[in-house]
Amino acid sequence: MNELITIKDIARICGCGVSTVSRALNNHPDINPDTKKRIMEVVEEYGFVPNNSARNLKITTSNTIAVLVKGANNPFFMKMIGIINDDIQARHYTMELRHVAEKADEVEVAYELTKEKKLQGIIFLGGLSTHSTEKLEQLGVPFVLSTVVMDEDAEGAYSSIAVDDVKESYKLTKYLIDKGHKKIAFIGASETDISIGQMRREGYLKALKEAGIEPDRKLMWLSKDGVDAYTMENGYNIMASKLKKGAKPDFTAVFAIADTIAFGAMRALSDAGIRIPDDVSVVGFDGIDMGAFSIPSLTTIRQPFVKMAHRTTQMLFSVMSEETNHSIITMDAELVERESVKAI
Amino acid sequence: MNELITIKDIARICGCGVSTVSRALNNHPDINPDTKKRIMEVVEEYGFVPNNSARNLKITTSNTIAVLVKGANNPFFMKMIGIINDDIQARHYTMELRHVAEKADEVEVAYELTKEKKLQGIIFLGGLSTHSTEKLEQLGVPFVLSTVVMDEDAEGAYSSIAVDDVKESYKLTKYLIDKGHKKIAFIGASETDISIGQMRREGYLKALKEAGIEPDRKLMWLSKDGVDAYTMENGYNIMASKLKKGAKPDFTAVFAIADTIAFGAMRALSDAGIRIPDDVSVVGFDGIDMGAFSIPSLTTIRQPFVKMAHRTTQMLFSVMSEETNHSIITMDAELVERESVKAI
DNA sequence: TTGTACGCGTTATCAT
DNA sequence: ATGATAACGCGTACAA
Repeated sequence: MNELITIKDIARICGCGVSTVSRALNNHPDINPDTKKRIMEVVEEYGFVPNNSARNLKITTSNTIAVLVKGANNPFFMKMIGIINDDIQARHYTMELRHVAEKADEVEVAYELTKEKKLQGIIFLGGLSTHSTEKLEQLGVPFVLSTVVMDEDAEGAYSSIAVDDVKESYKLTKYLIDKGHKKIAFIGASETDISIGQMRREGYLKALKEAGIEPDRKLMWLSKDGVDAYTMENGYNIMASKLKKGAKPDFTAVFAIADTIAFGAMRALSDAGIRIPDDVSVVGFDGIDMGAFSIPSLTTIRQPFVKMAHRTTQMLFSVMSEETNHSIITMDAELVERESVKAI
Repeated sequence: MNELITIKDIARICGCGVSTVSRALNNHPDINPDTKKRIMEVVEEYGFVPNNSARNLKITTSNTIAVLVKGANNPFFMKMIGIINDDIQARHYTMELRHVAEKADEVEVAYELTKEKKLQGIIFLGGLSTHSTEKLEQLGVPFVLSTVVMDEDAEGAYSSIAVDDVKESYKLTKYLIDKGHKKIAFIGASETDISIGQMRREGYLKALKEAGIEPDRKLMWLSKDGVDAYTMENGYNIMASKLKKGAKPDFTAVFAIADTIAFGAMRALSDAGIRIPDDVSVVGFDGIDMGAFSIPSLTTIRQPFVKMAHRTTQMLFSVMSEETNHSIITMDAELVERESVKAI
């Protein structure tokens, strides 16, 4: 029974005009408390809910901030979203969360949403590796890029906040080197992956070179095109394919560009009878919860998602009030030492 | 620059009427290919995007199916959503995905969405433990409940699809008993959790009783109110608090109502120097990916998310075409034997 | 304090 | 094949 009850019906039932009903619904000041109460009762009784489409069409402004997330499965983002939501509500705004498909163009989605609702601001979480400057400018709404990889030439054009993947990756590799490791295998994304996968490889290579270690192509394992690189399964398959039966591995440490990959690799090592960290050390990247509970627990780079979330909303509101110019904030990640690394 | 360009502007620029532009945009048959091409060029040039609110307001029907998910962080749901999306697109429909907050009322969200868009159907994924029949009836749109716990009295009123948590929980407990375990600890949700936590406890108790084992209150560990029960951290804390220093544990197996909880518990056992499965066996519930890669890998009940996803869309379309009555489908879950259990 | 009437941007109807 | 125009449901200026 799709009884399309509208504001007109409510007005008719209450014996008043539609504007009075509208006023009651939107907490307008100029309304008699009694009539308001009467109207709200009828609204309750009939379960009337205003049509959002019609409302968005008429409304001139709203306290809505959109959060566009690319990579919804990332548990890391889930936590950030929770914090951002709290921050937004604390400022008496409403968060409109939208997950954008991996292959979709988030700027396009943002543009459509901007026309549909009257947004005050937008937060892009992840994605945007190949964004065009002009399309972002066209939005006409303040926005902040959070946890996205920036094009070099785009620096200064927008406000963004992220960790420096190259630097953190360098830090982690250097840590392994300082522990005496020289033969450090690397499990990365595919050749064509132009986002974080590439930057983390850069940091790895930089640390090796700085230590005078010649990078060994045979120890740099990239994922196949088409497969999701950031999975345990992928980590397992890559590691398993590199282990020669019965022979000792020709590396003493493994750097996986994601914790998930590291878990898969650890399992493959374990299956081959290789002990961690006694025979081979393993490190990951991201700092997901599991790393603290796995056996052995995982040494990794932990992204400061709490701080990043706070700074993101903070920056957006700053941009919205035109208090600040566009700025790029780089946050430090933390090297978490646990059980999966041994000095040699 | 928020240039609000509308369909009127496009019409003016093209020197034609708005209806012609609308026809071009919506792939109407009655339009000259040349004019259509010309219009689309202008649309491209100006980056015009139709206002969705206005569109939803006017539109009489759409090929949209909404999927409302409660518990977005659940990786289990993420996979199901992907499959459901493919199924929906294969039938030339569009999926509208909405994550509903843990504390929000999903039926209310559904109702608002129904008024806003012209939905053809709705899929509820998770949640709805305390739903009221009348509110669901009021929707006026075909819907299917997937992976939700049903009230007993609501059976037959809607179409739903889920695993039988009591039965699967019973199966898993019986498996432990068959392996010779008699002192089986249970890590569950809080006392007030009326959803799956309670049903899985029922199955556990049923298996014990059937085997003539008196349930030991001291081995049934419920989570504190207020904390998220389904986390590794919670599993760790509960297990750690139950282990007496230096003493052998007074149980030989542990049944955690979720894989995540099991991982936390395993880590706590490991920290106490207790070997798995040699000293204590551990089982989980859900069948998340990590269970195959953890060390040791986790014996668990794997929910058939692929099948469940397919059946869910299948059932929705069946209901939409009024081919079928409301029915409740219970799917069998699979007991996955891995390394965390040992016969004694 | 309340009601009337107009317009938001689009699609559907009807005429051409 | 195309254009003019009436809705869709709501908020709001303006009149009362």
